[in-house]
Amino acid sequence: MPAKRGGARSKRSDRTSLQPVQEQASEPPLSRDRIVATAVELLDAHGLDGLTMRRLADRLGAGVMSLYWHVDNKEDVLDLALDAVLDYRGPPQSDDPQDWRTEIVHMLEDWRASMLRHPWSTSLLPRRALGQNILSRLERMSKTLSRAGVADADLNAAIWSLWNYVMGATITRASFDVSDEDRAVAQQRLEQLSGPYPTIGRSRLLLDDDWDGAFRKGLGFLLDGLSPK
Amino acid sequence: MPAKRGGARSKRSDRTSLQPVQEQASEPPLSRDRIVATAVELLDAHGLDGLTMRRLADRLGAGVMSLYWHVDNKEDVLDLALDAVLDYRGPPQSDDPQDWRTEIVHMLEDWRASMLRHPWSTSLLPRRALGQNILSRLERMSKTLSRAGVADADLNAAIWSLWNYVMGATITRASFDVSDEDRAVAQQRLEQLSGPYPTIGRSRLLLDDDWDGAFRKGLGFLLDGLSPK
DNA sequence: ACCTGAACACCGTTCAAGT
DNA sequence: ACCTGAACACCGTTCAAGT
Repeated sequence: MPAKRGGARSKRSDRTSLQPVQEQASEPPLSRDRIVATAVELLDAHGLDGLTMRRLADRLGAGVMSLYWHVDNKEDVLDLALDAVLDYRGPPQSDDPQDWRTEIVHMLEDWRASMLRHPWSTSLLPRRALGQNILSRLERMSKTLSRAGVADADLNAAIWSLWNYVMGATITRASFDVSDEDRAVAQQRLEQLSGPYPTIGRSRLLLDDDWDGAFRKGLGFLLDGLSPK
Repeated sequence: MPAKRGGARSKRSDRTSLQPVQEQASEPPLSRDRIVATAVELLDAHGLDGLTMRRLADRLGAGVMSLYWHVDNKEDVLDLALDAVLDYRGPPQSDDPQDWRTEIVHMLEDWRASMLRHPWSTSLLPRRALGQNILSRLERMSKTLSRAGVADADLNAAIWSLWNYVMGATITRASFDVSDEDRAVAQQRLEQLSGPYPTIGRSRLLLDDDWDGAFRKGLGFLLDGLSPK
């Protein structure tokens, strides 16, 4: 068996030039947008390790080095892929103006959901965090809190505390999702021993899988704490 | 110049056997503990990318494959390195029993500090989170909150919310520390435009560098919110 | 029981060319 | 302007040996 890689790809198109050109078929030209879109596909399908420049090029039907015309390097691809996944369409358009708490909760739940739809994004954040999509989310939050009456002196701390909470919750959720067995094993060990860790063994801390409920409840605590009195 | 790698290491010891054997000099035998300790050194010095099995072996004066006798693979090394860095010695021993809030705050600040002393650990957490050091921290927190009067039904949510907060804050802090210029550039752009992001531009959100203060203040909000009424 | 080098199947990226 | 293959300097790990 010959050793050529990717030998399955046929050398020449089997459509003859008699047919009118059809947009959909055979590779469209390489472009930054196509590269990013395909990178997201690859990341969704195979995770962070699954994205290599070689595979990316392969899937685009191009040589590896062709990518480098459109993109600086692999880091660049990751930055672009992350940004592509984090836009916020805003709260549901309704006629009655919303409670500030409802608005904040909606925004943060959407934030979390966007990231969990692409779990690899949690490993990239917050390192590449200051793209415009993130900034506009922060701006929105700031405005809402300010309107709600949070003192200027408390504003930044309030924003960062919400940010910290969402980041921690989301990153945790994504990583524990990958290893549910680990969690179960750990909890089992806890309950058996019940010597060193009686309290969290009893409360079944590691088995509680109502992630969404826990997220909302904890967020409630935080919002209670930072509500203007 | 000959191409041999690591040619600087002399082939034979220059101490003769006339001298009594001294513990310190010339490589001690390979061991799991030595491997982990050296891995932590390497990680502290060069970050996550700086740790390769080849470099690790090199620094230990051994062949690469010798490591694999003591350790399963690179993942294993990372797990062990993380665990080695996360133990908690407990609150300062004092005679007056502490307020539960003081105790929680101390524990979480220590947690954060331990991780920030080894910034690479923030990229590894919380994926490898359920080692015994982490579990004992959770246990301690659980006990303290329970003693403080947090209702059983709220206990798990309270613990996870504190966990989320610490994780988010620490990971954020570590990653923004690396790229202070980025933050400054972003803030500058914000203030210049002042169109799209007027609120966070004005509040200097991205320039506020009192990280410790913000951490404590936000933690205060959260603790206010989950304090039993 | 402990350590080793050669070899395998990969990486990202530089470079000098092709059209 | 856009795309390419060959080559470089790396990776982690398998395997078959050595002591």
